[in-house]
Amino acid sequence: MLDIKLIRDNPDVVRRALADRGGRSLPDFENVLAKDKEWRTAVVDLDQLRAKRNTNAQAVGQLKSQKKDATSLLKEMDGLKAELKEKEEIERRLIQETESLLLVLPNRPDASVPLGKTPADNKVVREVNVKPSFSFTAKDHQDLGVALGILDFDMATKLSGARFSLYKGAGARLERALANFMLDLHTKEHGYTEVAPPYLVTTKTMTNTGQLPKFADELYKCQDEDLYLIPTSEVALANLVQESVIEGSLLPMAVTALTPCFRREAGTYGKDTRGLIRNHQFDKVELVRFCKIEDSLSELEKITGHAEEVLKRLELPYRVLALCTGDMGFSSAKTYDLEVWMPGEKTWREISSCSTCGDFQARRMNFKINRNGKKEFGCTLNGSGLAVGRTLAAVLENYQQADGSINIPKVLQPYVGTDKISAQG
RNA sequence: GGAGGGGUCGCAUAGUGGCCGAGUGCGGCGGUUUGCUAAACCGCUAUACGGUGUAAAGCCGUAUCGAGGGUUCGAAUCCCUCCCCCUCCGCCA
Repeated sequence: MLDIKLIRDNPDVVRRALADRGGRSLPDFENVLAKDKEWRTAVVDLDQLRAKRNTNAQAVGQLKSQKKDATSLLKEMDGLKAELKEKEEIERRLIQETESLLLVLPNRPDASVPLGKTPADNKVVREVNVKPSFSFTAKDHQDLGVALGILDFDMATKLSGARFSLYKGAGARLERALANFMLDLHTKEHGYTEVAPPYLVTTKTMTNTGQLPKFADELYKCQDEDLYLIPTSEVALANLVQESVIEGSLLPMAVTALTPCFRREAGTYGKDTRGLIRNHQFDKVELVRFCKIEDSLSELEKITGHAEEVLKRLELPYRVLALCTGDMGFSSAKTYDLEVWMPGEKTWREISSCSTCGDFQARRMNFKINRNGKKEFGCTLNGSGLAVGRTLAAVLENYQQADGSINIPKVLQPYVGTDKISAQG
């Protein structure tokens, strides 16, 4: 959530920031400004009425205890009461309207974010590892996996419909191996604490991280209860500090979790329909960090580095993109995407997205830091470390052999228990 | 799912319509005392919002006793709805 005081005092700064992001939220922004002004007028009025009621009520009490007559005061209070009721309703409505508008305004981009409108305006920061070259025509991961008998999309479709996947045998084992490898790396070497959070969370929790109220379309919701399936464990992890004050000396804090992620992918029909790339359910190892606001950018470099380390050790070719102002997610102040090279598809695929949200989520969830008695909003960061399904797809495509078998990357061999996956009988 | 009990200022508790934004104890902070420490004693001890001011403070007002409504001149206290915790029963991995 944007700071209402900043909006009030420097509307041009915020207006500029929202315009940089594409300008779609500018009408809402102007409404916030207007509503807030209305609210402030209303609240001054209301507080005065309340003050009067309070002193009068006290006076009535005094008169009664002295057995004196209070009828004239009581009569005055009659009118006051009606007026109060009416104005309280107006104030309540105004604050609600302002709040709900404020909740749909996206974060402001950091000054270092490249200006731009579309993904074409994103900047490649670096490219790491060389793309493999094949003496044969590289297949994509779906063809490879199905032929090997380790992926079964037909069965997944029977069970659950389009955009679901099913891993079998060495495939399931490889999926689990990747997740374990990632978790071990982050917990043992990068200092993250592993968390096993709930996969179902409340409306409030979803609102805190920015999924709601604006992106309800993307979420699976339980029919009979106020619970949503998490689209990423970021939701559960970032909310670990909701409504809390953390000692500044304990920061930065880092948590990680392996969870399934559930996404409706509404409006993406016909896009990325093959394989593991865009599923309704996929596993992801998520990284979340909490820090002081001034460490926002340096922490972003750290978390991005932690995600990159997975790709480095798997020896997969990837590149790092600095997303432009127009392509960033709702809550983000600055985002790096990691894209892995997919030889079968001959394309770069997003495999991680690392963002600092500044104090945007902290304000929504009331996460504060105590610094020598002074309390201020904290900073939250999140990054995929990594999406497991897409990583598996990348391993299949990059490590494929002429005979359709898959060599297992060195670091994974202890986890998989073999150095090669061949067709299963 | 059924029955009952409970949620008050960091913690523990007091408080059944006005003297309660809220007492007491512990903890914490500051001070007196002291060679140092401890003890004792004294003082302080929430947050948010608005107005005013703006370097900061201050001052004024409002709100907050799990959340939201309501009753009342006046609500921590009475009523309604919801959330959470505990005990017992049922069910269950």
